[in-house]
Amino acid sequence: MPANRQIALLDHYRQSARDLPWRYPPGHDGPRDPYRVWLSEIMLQQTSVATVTTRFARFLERWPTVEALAAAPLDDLLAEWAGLGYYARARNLHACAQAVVAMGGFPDSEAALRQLPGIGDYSAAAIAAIAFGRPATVIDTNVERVIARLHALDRPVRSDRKRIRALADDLYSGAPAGEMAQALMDLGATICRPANPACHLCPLSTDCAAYASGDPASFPPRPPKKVRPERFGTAWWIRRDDRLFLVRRPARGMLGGMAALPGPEWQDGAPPACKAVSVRHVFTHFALTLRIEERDDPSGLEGWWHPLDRLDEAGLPTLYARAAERMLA
DNA sequence: AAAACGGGGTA
DNA sequence: TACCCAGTTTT
Repeated sequence: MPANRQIALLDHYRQSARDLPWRYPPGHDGPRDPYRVWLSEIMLQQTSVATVTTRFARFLERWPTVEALAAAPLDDLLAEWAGLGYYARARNLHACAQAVVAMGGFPDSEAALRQLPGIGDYSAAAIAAIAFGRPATVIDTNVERVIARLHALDRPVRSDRKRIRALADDLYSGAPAGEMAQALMDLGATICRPANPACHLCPLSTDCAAYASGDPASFPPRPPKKVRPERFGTAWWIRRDDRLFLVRRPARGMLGGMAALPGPEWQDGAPPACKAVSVRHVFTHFALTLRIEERDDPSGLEGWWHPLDRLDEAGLPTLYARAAERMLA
């Protein structure tokens, strides 16, 4: 009997929906642009609403349509994406735009969307539901957490996906999927937060097993944390007059396809003690200490000279932007 | 099933 | 610090 939960959730959403640049407000009845929905969903993959909010409008202004994006050089797209991380998203975004244009427009089914590059289970369901009004069970980490708490699931999410899926199917059943999805994501972001959930504001608290337990924040249980390995490397600062020598990283792997300072591959292990200028950068699965070494000869390297006063336009990912910042300080 | 894949925000 | 975020792809 999900009807009561659905009504409580949708009522609350209609009163308190966040006003987000890519969002159609609850009750919106006009046409929807699947390009905007798709772009926002890709940007929001593992990236917070606050971060995306500052980038979404600029991106959309530069490429207002999927046709415009498909026609853009990949390097321009990567430079625009710089600082957002997970750069495979930008490469997939470009490939997806070209596929969509070749198909004559976005497909409107979850299954067809799922076949496109960069669109996995979550995004296919979200786009089908939000852009096309299709029924779909949209499950992101917010939905997983809300469901784990509603039912006081005491296994880590990773090992309880089947049960969460079944409970989510039931929760969405018969309701407008796009509104349900956004209602659940707002709830997860503002009330049913990972830490310090605001249960006194929650429209579902009287129906929540984790709330009844007295310790809602303990659901779902977190898997044990793992140690973060160390790596180190060197970047070459090759400056000639007012220009800096930059290279493009290999298309695959870390920072794939991005502009960068040249240098050898990074090595495993703790950095050797050294007084040279270095920057430390923590990635998801390792921490890097990058030593910066001045050179005056780029021979043997494939790259280009970039004006130092326009380095902000070079599209450097944060690691190299910080290294340059340090050298210019 | 697990690892790779970034970066910014927050307590 | 450590954790978290509208996940996807590869191994």
